[in-house]
Amino acid sequence: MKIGKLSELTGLSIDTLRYYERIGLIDPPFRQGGQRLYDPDAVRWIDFLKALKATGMSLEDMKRYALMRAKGNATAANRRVMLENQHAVVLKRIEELTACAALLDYKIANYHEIEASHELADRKKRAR
Amino acid sequence: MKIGKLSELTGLSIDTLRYYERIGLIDPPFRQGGQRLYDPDAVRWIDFLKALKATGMSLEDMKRYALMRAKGNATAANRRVMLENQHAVVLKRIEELTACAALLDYKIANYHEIEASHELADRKKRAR
DNA sequence: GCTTGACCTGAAGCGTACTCCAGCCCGTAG
DNA sequence: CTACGGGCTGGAGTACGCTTCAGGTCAAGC
Repeated sequence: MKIGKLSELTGLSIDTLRYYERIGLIDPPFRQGGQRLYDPDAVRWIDFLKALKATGMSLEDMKRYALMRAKGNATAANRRVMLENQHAVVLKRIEELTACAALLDYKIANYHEIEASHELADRKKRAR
Repeated sequence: MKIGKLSELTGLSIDTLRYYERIGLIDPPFRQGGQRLYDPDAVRWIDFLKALKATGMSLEDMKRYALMRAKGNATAANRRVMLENQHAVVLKRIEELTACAALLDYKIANYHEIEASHELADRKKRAR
């Protein structure tokens, strides 16, 4: 498939796909008359990259992963360790966000109280 | 307290504190001979800013919140709505991260399998 | 054959959130 | 009274992750 199709399938812009190729995240595909022709498997890989990115991994780290992947099975253990580290990062982030959600809940409840008491004051004012 | 102390208490760098003041996130404090002198309450506010930031809120949005806060009680309902929206954002992000964690788990298990089968192959090879 | 829309390259530009710097001032300890 | 540690300003620089642009090529339909 050509780059437009891949862009559509992955949700990444054409420019982003070319950028990812340039920095070594995506393997340079075959070319036909200068135009990139992608293997359907590219979609799977890019979806995985999207997942890594969603975990908060930097492009730099993703690049290191991609490089190891290209080197084959000898790097499997190192790649696994990277994923394990990232897993830990994700769990920590979830904890942090859970704490933030609780704080927001608390603040929101506070605002409800404030608004209620102001409404009460307004009603009394109007009653006078 | 002076800016160095505030930096220490909040974990934000001195430059970041001045930057936040410049963009309107922190109220300009009193000055003594040109030097900033902060109220201890500043720490509370900055901790809250840090929490908002941890939720993924942009400085731009935090600035809008800070501006409303400065305008007093009339803006309470709007501020509450902002926090409610951010709460929803956080929940969505937690869901996304949870899905990513599951994917990582799956991938890691895969790597364990791959490594095990390779180890097996190596052992057989050595046995020959 | 020609038009049109998709694709190409290399380089520059952009938004966000800082971070650093030069050159200055202030105040307190020795 | 002077040295020095901390603070000040305005402006430039940085890192990351794209995004845009100029100026050209390619290919599929009419």
